[in-house]
Amino acid sequence: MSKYFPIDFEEKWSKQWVADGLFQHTFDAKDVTDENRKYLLYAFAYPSGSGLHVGHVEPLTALDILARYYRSIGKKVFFPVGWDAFGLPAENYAIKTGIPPVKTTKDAIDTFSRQIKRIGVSYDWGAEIATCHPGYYQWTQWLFLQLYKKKLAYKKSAPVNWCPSCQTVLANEQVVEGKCERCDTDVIQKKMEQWFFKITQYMDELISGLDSVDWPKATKQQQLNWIGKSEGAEIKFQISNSETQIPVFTTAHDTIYGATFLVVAPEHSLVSASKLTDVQEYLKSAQSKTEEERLVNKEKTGVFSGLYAIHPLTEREIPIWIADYVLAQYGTGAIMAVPGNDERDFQFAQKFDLPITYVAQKNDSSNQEFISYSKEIKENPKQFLLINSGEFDGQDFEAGRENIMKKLDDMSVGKREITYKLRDWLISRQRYWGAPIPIVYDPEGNAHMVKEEHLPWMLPTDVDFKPTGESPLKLSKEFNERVEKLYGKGWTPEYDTMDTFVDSSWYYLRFTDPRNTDEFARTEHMKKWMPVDFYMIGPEHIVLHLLYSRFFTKFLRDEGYLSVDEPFAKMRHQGMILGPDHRKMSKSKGNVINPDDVITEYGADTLRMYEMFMGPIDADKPWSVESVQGQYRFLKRVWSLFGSRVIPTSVEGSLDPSTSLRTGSARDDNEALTQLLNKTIKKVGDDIEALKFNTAIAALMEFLNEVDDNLSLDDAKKFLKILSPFAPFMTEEIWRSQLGGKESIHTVSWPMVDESALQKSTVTIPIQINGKVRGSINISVDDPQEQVIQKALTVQKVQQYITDNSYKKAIYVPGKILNFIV
RNA sequence: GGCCGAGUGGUGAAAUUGGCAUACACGCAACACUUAAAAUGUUGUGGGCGCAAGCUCGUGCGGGUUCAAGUCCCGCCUCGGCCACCA
Repeated sequence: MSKYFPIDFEEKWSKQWVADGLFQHTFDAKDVTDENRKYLLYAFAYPSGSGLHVGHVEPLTALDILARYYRSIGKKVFFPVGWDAFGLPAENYAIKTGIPPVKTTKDAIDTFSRQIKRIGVSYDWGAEIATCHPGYYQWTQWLFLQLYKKKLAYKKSAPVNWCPSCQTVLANEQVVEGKCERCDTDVIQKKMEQWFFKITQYMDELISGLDSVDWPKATKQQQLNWIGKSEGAEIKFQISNSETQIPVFTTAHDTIYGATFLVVAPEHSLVSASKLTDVQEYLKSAQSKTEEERLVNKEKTGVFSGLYAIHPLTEREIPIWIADYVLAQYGTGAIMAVPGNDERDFQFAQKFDLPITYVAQKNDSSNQEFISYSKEIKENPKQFLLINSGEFDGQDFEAGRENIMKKLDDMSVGKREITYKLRDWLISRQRYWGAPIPIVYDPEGNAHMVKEEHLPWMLPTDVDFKPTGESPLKLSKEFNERVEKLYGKGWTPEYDTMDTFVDSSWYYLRFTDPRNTDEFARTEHMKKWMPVDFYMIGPEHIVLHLLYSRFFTKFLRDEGYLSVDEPFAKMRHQGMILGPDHRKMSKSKGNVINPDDVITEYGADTLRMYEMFMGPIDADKPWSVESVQGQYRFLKRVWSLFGSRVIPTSVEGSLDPSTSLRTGSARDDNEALTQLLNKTIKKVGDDIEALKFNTAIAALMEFLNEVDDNLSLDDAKKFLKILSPFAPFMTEEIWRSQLGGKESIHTVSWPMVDESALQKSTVTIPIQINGKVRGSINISVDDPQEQVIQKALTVQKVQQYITDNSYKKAIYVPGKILNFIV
């Protein structure tokens, strides 16, 4: 037992804990209150075939430390595990190999489970769920039906993002810089009948709810940006020689006299029927343009529509242009162009030689020039005056803004308006490996809900995975026959499946009642555990998951199932673990660290401690192959101190706390060491609660550095206990086989801090002369200021700087510092 | 372009929120043990000057507040993340 070789006992304990059911069946725990419960949650993991990554180990270990710590101080901890198991990678793999996703997914889950158990995560495995199980997706479908009943799930024809490679529609969120998030192919636009969830119903509450949650500021800001609330005005422009009006949305209605033309999006209803050939051509080219071409090549393009509008205030005719820098989906899909104050309009006007009217002037200048509205006027409206604006000339923009709005309102051509960037959530996917949308169509093509007694609406297995542009479900014989049998001749199923974000946006509710076959979760269970007390999830791809989860939570609350407004009370993000070269790990860069290799060489305790020691949990941190050694050495020293010594026991076989650990001799009254231990117990506990795991480990190391031969057995047990959340295997091994522990170290209580041992009677404080440290003295904490000063003046170094005890001023911060000004 | 972060030794990072800058590690150097290496242990390790006690400079840059600034205020520079033709 002298050599530290962790692998045997680590594997033994990881299996033993699960076999003993040490952390299980927490979801039906009794006597749970808002005060004593801790619902700890790690982001729903997608079980990829490549297995656990070192980037998973960091948040998992952090949560596991919290779980073990909170259990030790008497909290009811709920720490469940599940799998976001539907999704494209498994299906793509099936297309390549023919192996059904259900098989590869099961294998991947097995691998992940084994690896997570191997690093000792104290999950409640009894509550394990997976979104691809019929017992789970039955309730995903049930949720769809509840939304459908409330008209919050609806079908409409819409231009959608289409990935030609994945052969599927993508949500806006899955399009990254014009490319498919999954396969990097250029995304094109296509018009299709799709199912949507009406998340826009909750827009304002999705904004205001952010005030009540403890989330990183940046995350809240990202949510706000995505929702994109913008206050402005809608102004109607009459088309010449026509009854038709074009409404435009603007946030700068006060520049309206500078509107020298209008621009509409290529998809705008006004122009789709145009007979002009150059318009037709432009529409065609705009449509075929990929998102990427649009973004990379920001050169303005456009075409004159042949139509004119009447400016409501000047009553002059202005031309209407078509250009793809105006987005159909935002605002009204049409703008009034003010080239004198808007960068984009200015570029467009220059390129197509359109007139520019300057309507703003800096109040100390007489120049007529371009002034950016968003950058300058909006910031300091009082510094700019209106010009070329009829009756409003000479007013500053603060007054002008009000007065012009009033005029537009009086004329009934403009009104205040709010627009949002957030649009309804497109959930249809023309893919196999997802939850089927529970809708059937009668022979006339009308949609009907699948009856609840037919849930789970099973995903058929007789399919070919090769994508054809339509859902693979269409070719399932069983699926089509099932519908005719259940609903009648000529009835057909909805062939699309749901976006996997639907599955993963309510899983935290299912966790509270994971085996329920009658309900998606009992209200009292959700009431018991919700909201999640602490959620740890990566900073990438969270905007949508969080918006969707919040949307479902608010919907289910309105339906009476749930009593919380927000699902996640506190949230933090783990940083990224970078490669040793300080770059993001990737196979192509060859800088990937495999956790299995680290475990084989050093053991899981070392891996856990190293990842916790690397730095602050939310910072990106580079891996260092050498630095792992530091944690390994520390654990070896703990091992040789505790593990290899024979511990004397008293006659009853229980441990004699008055025995010295290393020598077996009577305990020396080592006051300093006991004091340090108490300080360490307090610091480790405080640091864990503050998520400062790196400094908690540093404190543990500092204590060990001070340990000599005189650590009492009682103190040894306390030290081992506060180390146990970080290194659960080795501490368990020593506890059970060397210290005679009958029960697991992970079920005993956190040591009490002896507050009296923390109170220092004497302290050493630095003495400064003019702010520079020149010496130090030992004092009693409650010595009066005068006494401290007198003592300081006796120090020889101090006397070198202060002659005849004369100084201008002395500042004494009790127990901390003394500063003389000379 | 918008919104968030971050800049401290050779490296990862600490600093009780205004009170001894560089804790804890890694690395490096010397020594001990060894035939030797590994492992382990001991000591040292921000720059400059000095044999030394010590002095002095020092937290991206420039200013300011304060007895006291890595920390607060003003103005810059650099790097990273997310979003982005959103009217």
